[in-house]
Amino acid sequence: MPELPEVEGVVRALAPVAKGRTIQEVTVSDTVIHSKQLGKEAIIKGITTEDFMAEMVGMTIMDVTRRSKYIYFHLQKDGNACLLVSHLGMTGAWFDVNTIDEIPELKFRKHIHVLFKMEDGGLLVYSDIRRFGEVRLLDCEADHPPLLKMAPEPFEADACRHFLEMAALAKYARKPIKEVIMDGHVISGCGNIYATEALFNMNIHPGRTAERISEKRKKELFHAIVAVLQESIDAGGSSISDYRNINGETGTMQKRLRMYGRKVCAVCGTTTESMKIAGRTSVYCPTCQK
DNA sequence: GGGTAGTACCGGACGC
DNA sequence: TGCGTCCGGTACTAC
Repeated sequence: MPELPEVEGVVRALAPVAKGRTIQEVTVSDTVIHSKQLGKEAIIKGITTEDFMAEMVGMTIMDVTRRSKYIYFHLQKDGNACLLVSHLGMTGAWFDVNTIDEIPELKFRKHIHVLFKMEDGGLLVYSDIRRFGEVRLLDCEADHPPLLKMAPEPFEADACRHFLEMAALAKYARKPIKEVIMDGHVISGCGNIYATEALFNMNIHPGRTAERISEKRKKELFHAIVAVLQESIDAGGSSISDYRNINGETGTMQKRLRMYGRKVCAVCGTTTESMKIAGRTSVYCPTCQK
């Protein structure tokens, strides 16, 4: 399940190998073509499959960057710049390979949905098992308003102030803190795994409402989130189920997680409990987290 | 018009 | 073995 650290890992690996390369040919899976024919927005969003394929041919990748959990491919064709925005959803992955056989696992080879053949003969492949991910071709960021509404990057100086201001709004104040910190308008890139870890590290119960946490504790919580995101980036991300980097390698952060997916609290040995918050399973220690 | 609830997008894991 | 149910990040629609 890729969150910010995993996406950062993909971008760091992808940028140096993708920059300067030009797309010669585009293939889209029959599954996506069929879904699009049925009127579904499967993976390729906001454009027909035919138009997508036609537009992408001849595009040169100028850079690859990250914004929250989105990958931005900065493209150029005939002197015009545009943006290919990709979200990995639950099970999406990009691979930079010479042949499909180089993709290390069958489950990823089986679910290739977008394949760019580059002018140098290499392949840039988007695979997505559950098809929750997306690929969106835009003229610029402003063409997809949700991108403009995202909170600042958590590592930016402004992010903590933004978090505190948002969390104080009436619409967030009475919500469980876990729901608040997983909202991309409040903090960018903090999903279930890292929200769970940060709350555990701070001894805060995930169901506690935002208004019942002091400003000082909220500030500390913000820094705990940033710390766990940074730790995970340094560890190559958490490979829970289907995250792989562009070479098919897994990260090691999952070995360092102290609460997510745990049956027993790593600190006090109490059996962990779980509750649903905003539709997601939230694991916590009933002894340590109040 | 803002907030909220429901729904769409899915294959695989898991329990019975 | 086969069936039913659950899981989840984001965007969009309906109310």
